[in-house]
Amino acid sequence: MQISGWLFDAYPCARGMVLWVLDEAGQMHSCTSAYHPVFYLTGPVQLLKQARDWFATTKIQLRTELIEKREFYSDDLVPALEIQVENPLHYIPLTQRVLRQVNELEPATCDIPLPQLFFIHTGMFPLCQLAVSLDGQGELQEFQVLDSPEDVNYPYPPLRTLKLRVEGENYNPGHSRNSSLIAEFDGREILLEEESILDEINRLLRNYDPHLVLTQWGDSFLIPKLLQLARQQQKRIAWDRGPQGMLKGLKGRSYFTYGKVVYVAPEIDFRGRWHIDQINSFIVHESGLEGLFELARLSKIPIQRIARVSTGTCISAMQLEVAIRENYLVPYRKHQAEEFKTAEELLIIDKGGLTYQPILGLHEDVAEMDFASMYPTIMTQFNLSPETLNCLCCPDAARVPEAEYRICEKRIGLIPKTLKTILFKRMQYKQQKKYGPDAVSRAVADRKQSALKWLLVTCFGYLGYKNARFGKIEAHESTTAIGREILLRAKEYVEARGFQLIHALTDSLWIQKPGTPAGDYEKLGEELSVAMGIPISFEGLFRWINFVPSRQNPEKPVPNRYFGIYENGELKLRGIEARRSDSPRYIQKVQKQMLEVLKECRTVGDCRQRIPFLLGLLAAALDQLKSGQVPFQELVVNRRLSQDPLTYEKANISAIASQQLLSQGIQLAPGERVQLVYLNSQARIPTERVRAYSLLDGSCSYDVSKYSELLLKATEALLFHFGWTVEKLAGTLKHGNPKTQSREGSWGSLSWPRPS
DNA sequence: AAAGTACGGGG
DNA sequence: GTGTACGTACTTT
Repeated sequence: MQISGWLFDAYPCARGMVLWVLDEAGQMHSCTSAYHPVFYLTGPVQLLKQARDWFATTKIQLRTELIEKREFYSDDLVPALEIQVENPLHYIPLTQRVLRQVNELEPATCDIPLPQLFFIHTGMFPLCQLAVSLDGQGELQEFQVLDSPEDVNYPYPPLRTLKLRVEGENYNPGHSRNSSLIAEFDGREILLEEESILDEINRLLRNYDPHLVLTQWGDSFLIPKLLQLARQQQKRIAWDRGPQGMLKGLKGRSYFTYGKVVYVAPEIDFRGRWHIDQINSFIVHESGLEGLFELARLSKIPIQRIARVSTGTCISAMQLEVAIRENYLVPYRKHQAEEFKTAEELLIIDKGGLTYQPILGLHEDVAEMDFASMYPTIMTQFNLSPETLNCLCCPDAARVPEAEYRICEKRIGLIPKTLKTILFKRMQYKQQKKYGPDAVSRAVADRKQSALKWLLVTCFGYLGYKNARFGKIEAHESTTAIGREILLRAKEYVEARGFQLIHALTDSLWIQKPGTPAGDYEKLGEELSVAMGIPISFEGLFRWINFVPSRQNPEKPVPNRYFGIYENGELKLRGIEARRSDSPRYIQKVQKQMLEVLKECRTVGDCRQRIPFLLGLLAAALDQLKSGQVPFQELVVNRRLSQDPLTYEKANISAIASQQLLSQGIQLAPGERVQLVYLNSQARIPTERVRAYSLLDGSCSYDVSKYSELLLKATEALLFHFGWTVEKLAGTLKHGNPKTQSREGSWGSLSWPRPS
């Protein structure tokens, strides 16, 4: 039998791998492919021979062979024992046992998930186009992969999608009393009745037969709840095609990444059908399904798995593949300790990106110039990789500035090789995003390029992690050292051409020269790219940009608190309330309302003229707060827990709200979010200060003065430059009649405009 | 005043 | 089965 279509899923079974193929007509086919995965041991030949004898005595069916493979760091050919396991289901137990037992031998290529190993071995990848021929038992005889992970214009399969979500606000439904389930499919939306919910879902699965069940809160709440209901009613839900799959565990994972704790709920996979929980997937959240598919194709991680992993795992998977393809042994875990450095050297090296202090206040006609993918480009162009830094083969190689490390001149590093593919694909997607034929294809290209952007960001961070498989702190330090050097040179270059530096941050410059047209900045970008050797682009010209001072010390600028308006009318906000995810929606709304007014101003003078109107907006918003008319949803503070609710030392709002939920039997893990409303922020008894959003009842009323204060602060952020502080705003509004400093001009008896 | 906790950045 | 920076804002004690 011949089948052609998209490779939908793959997972191990006793005879090899189960493959699911989705054809053009939307029909799903499964087959098995023989597969016998291998791993390696390295070390002295004598010991390898002993190990070979030991393997001969185990009951597990396998085949061993003494061969030679390349050692990753030295690039030398070394003796290795290849162990091929007959039954893939024996692979993990055996490698685990070997890992526990060996001490003088070094295991290699032994901890890579089997679907990935299979994909690398066969050249298949998730969603590749595949033609297979099967025998009568559904066993794969021949196959052909018809496209490549490097393609940028690949077709998607025709997917029937069933969306499931809980009605109402999109906060964790596990925090509140149950509400109704909504199913969306085929352009229809239906409310599932509670009494017949299991039958209705089974009917949907049978009749509509979705390929993808796309949920919100499916992993953490929705699917477990339905499975629990099914157990109670002794029914089965037909999520899986064929035999039922296994749950991956009951507890989620909390881990620390990029300065914060994240929580990933346990993965619930289906067989012959995908389950993707949008809420539980960083990649889907950031880059949509197209971003997810893009990363699955590149990293060769199956769809349901990749939906729950970090982009670090993706980039790591891609590096693994490059290493395996080039016949390297993949190190089990990092061998090397960080090379010795003196305290003085550490001080020089251990700095991140270069940060300047912006010139405080409002500036007109400021251009922003950004280096595109600065760190990945540096890593690629300077050949920065764990095995190229201070290699043994090039003692006289050129040195990295400041750090004085050497970079290999003989071998192109694993990291640059991996990055090259990504940078090239991303560049093409950015072109498609700009020049695509229609809005839909431009949006898809944007999601694909955004997924790749995250790979690039993580690739740099990953180099600096001490236990990364392919990490080396010296490569990380070299990247930032070169980055600082380049930014510094760029600064000097523009200053020499008469531009004033307003601000600079890692890979961006804000510069000013009155009367310079946008076209000149475009040209400057091109010149700079040539001079610096890495691409820098003109991001846009600000009509005006306002760098907000530090709250602790109003004399002091901070690098990441500013707002401005580009020539094209687009706003750019950083660090202010409207941009922060923990600001209540009401505060965000009012600040955005004010920004919408400022957006229409072409000059600083125009901004000043609009101040009375902004004060009117503020007064109206304060009145509305005072009247008690603002709905609770608008006042919710959304926070991410950094730890277990019971381990908090201080009674801060996150601790209080999460403990309130705990007392109702709702357990939150580190990294999960909690929603709360201020009730009486000054209360002596902590639990009276705030209330978890899902526990609010009719007796509650919000803390007017707390929210008023937040509004005043949000207004101050916008108007500080014009002399309006929280105190002055409060004083002025209390008297109902704005008193202004003489230097601001007077509009004493102007009536307040009240927005409708 | 010191210490605890949380957020942004990347596009 | 990830990839634990770093500076600022704000709160609690």
